Amino acid sequence: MPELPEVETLRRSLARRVVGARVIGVWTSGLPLRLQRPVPARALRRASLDRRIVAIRRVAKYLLVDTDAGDVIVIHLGMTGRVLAAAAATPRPPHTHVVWTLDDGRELRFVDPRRFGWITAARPGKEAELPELRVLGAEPLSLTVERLAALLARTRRAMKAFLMDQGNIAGLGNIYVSEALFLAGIHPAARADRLSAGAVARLRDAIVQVLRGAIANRGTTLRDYVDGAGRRGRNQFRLHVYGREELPCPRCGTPIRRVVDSGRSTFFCPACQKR
DNA sequence: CCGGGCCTGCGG
DNA sequence: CCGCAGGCCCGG
Repeated sequence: MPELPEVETLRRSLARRVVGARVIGVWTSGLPLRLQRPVPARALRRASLDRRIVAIRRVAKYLLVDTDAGDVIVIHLGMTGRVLAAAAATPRPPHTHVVWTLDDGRELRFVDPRRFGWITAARPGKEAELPELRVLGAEPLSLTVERLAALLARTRRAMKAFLMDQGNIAGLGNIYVSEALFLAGIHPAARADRLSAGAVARLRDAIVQVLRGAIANRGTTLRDYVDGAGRRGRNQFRLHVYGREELPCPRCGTPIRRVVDSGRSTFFCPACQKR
């Protein structure tokens, strides 16, 4: 579910709520998450028990929780993952898989019905060496036109696939790829290495604009996404093409089209977006 | 590159 | 009942 803007919104909401709190208990459900991998309960406990939370960071779609001993908890939300800071007295939602009890009467809860999420602990300063993080490409919010052009030049893939690949640019997902390609006027099937210089520049601007706008709107809540306080985003009311099959293109009125490749929907305007 | 799989839930 | 879902991995 969550792409970069949702994880960033979550990061900000959690930072205000749990930074400074001390972890006085760690509980895990015992159910495995992504790829049947068990939650590393011992490592999580060693990394966070009796430690203070000192910062919350984001890398692409990953949420990183820093502790005062330097250990880092690394969380990926998959499709339906949530991280909620809630009063310990409130009932834990169904599908709660990890709970950090805090010294201020609250709990930090990782909840994930589909269990496509992932969580681990890393030793101080070693989180960037995790295989999952090491393969990530450029941070899109600081992407330069030159860097984007270099990435595009080295592949012959379709633009949709290029932008979905976290090894190129890390943080876009199904929603924001459709949105960025629309804003840039680029067809999702266009070949990456055949964009004009003007199209590359438009794409960079479109990526930044789409992500910044979504963050300003506190993320897109289609169904599951909420921030650390359980609040929904409102960027779903600002989408141009995603989820808008058959509805008129906001620019030219042509009906938006939906195509499916590799099992994922892509939305675009057949008139505005050229190969 | 594609299809399938991992899971659960929801809406038509 | 079926199709679909914001992510990612794997095998062919």
